[in-house]
Amino acid sequence: SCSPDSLSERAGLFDLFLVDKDGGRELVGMTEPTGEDFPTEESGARGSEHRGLEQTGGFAGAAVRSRSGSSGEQTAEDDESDDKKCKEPRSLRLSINARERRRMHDLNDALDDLRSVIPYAHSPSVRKLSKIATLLLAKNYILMQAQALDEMRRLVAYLNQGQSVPVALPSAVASLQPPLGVYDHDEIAFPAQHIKRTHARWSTGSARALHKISTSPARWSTGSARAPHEFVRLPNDRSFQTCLRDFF
DNA sequence: TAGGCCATCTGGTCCT
DNA sequence: AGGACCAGATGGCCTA
Repeated sequence: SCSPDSLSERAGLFDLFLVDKDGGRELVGMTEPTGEDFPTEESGARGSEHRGLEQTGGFAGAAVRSRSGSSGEQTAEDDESDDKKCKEPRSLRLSINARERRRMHDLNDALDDLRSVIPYAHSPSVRKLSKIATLLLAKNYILMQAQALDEMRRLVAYLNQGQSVPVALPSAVASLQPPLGVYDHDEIAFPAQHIKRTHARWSTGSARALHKISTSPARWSTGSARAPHEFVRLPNDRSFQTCLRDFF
């Protein structure tokens, strides 16, 4: 289930802030409440660890069946492998397993740390981000921050030159694109709050206009009952960008 | 029930 | 030699 193909296919589901291609099937932090399906320290990962330790104790773990299981036939390599296994002291194997478990737990702890600093709904009613979703969201968040920083630098430059501020807005709109070569989607998405805050600085009228565009059914393509409340999705094409410029 | 996600075990490879 | 890292295999849990 984790072949490179399926991974890249899954990765394609995520746009800026993890929006899928076909209509906002699922957005980060917008999953429906599921009760107790988010793992806790006791019932989740650590609980699984307990399972594993039990397996270790009885040496009935799944991996014992690996490798030669695909063909069902014992090959020369398998014989050699079995020979190695016999030569490997059991205590050594157990310590290697424990070390690997510890390593994976450290990795998961780091992922938890990452989840805690990226923007999505940290709520008990929202499912924990998967590993792949965490990494993709973090990447996109970094890219978005870089864009914002760039825009701010440009704005400061304009201010220093004594030019009018609204000049910066069209470029801000134009910069709202997925990183070139990474995404191939016809839509972009970003937090509505971000838009409203940003655009309100320049013109409340423009902000209203943008809000109108973003909430118009003709402009939306979510077509879903689960349309996001906190995210605005806009077509990401030239004509729309031109349309936006007309507003500002 | 299929599919997604995860933890674990394992053997191979690389690095110190 | 021993540890870190990696990827494949497998089974469990959960959700749609």
